[in-house]
Amino acid sequence: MVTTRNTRADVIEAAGRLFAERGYHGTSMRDLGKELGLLGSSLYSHVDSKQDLLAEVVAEGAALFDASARAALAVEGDAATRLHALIAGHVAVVVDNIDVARTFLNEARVLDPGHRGPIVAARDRYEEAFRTVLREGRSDGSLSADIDPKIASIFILSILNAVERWYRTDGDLDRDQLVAQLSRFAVAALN
Amino acid sequence: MVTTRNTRADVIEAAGRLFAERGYHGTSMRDLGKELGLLGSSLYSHVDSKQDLLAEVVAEGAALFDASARAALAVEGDAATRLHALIAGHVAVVVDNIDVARTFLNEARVLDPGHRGPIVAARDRYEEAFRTVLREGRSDGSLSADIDPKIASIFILSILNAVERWYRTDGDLDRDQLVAQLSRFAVAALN
DNA sequence: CCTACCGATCGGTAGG
DNA sequence: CCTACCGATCGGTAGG
Repeated sequence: MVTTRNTRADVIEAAGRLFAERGYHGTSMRDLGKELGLLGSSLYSHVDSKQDLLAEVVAEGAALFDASARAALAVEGDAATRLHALIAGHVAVVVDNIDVARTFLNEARVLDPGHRGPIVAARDRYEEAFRTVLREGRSDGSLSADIDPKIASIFILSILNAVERWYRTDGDLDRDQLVAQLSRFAVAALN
Repeated sequence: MVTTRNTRADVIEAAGRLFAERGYHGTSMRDLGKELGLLGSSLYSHVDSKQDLLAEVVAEGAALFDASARAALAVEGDAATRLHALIAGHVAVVVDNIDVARTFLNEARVLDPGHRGPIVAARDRYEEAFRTVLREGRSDGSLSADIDPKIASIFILSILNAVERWYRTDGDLDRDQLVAQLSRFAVAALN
């Protein structure tokens, strides 16, 4: 059995895992060290502070959701097609990066003011992508509800953001079925 | 200015406020004491432990949501009417008891195993109320979607549970308008 | 990455 | 509700 030294990336990954499971304040640097097989104090050769670690994980989450939204907005077709892409992209981010996604969604509020700004901006951009698609849907007729796009996007994002709270990859609902159900529900609500 | 001694109820209320704002692990007994104008150690004449305090707040939240669901299920009329009552009741609990609701929704996971059981049960009962109404809606035709009631109730609850995260009583959307939008969205999704 | 620490803060208690 | 504590744990540092 080969035991290698941990990299900075290992540390950040383990931090995401613990922050997602126990929360930032519920995780100590000694807990994190134990997770990696070293002492809490040894972590400081990889990172400057505990906040630094949170900032890294949350920034990673922001980047993933942002990339997903950019890709979805670039999809050709009607607005309903792009809404489907936004939904599928969100589920992909959550399922493939569960710890990062959970930390981004639940622990960003614990960021100190210096780190919070860009994250709030990213979140706003993400929500704006949904609003854009809903507005387009009203124009092209593919999502013709008379509901306010701002409110509707909050509702749809509420459903998507909650996926991490209940969805289990080992349950009976597979990932494509989840996306289909989400998409059907959203499109039905907007017609 | 008359300064009166704090009651146990005062302590629990302040705890709900801080747990909602900063989380359980982000709140120290000294923080809570400061909020009430006394020392952290003085709180122990009102409660046995910090966990005890969390358990009280969360139990209060569970009772409020439970009462709301019981009342909504007893409403006469078709299932769509009862779904509207469930939604209005949920919004009422959240708006009128914001700190208790937030603590119930976000901090229950921090409860120690001994206190967690009844809360998980209450949450299941609450979700079951939604499933019941959605099933009834399929029978009486007032909510005739072909979507699985289990999934649909998770989606609707996701939207409702997120209200606490974005809704502000001092914004342009008043409480009745919020309920109307929620109800319209949910009913549209289920038709 | 460890040894050996630091001062600060934590939840909680004894006794009034 | 305060005084006066307790042992444990916290984030973090110096030096190797």
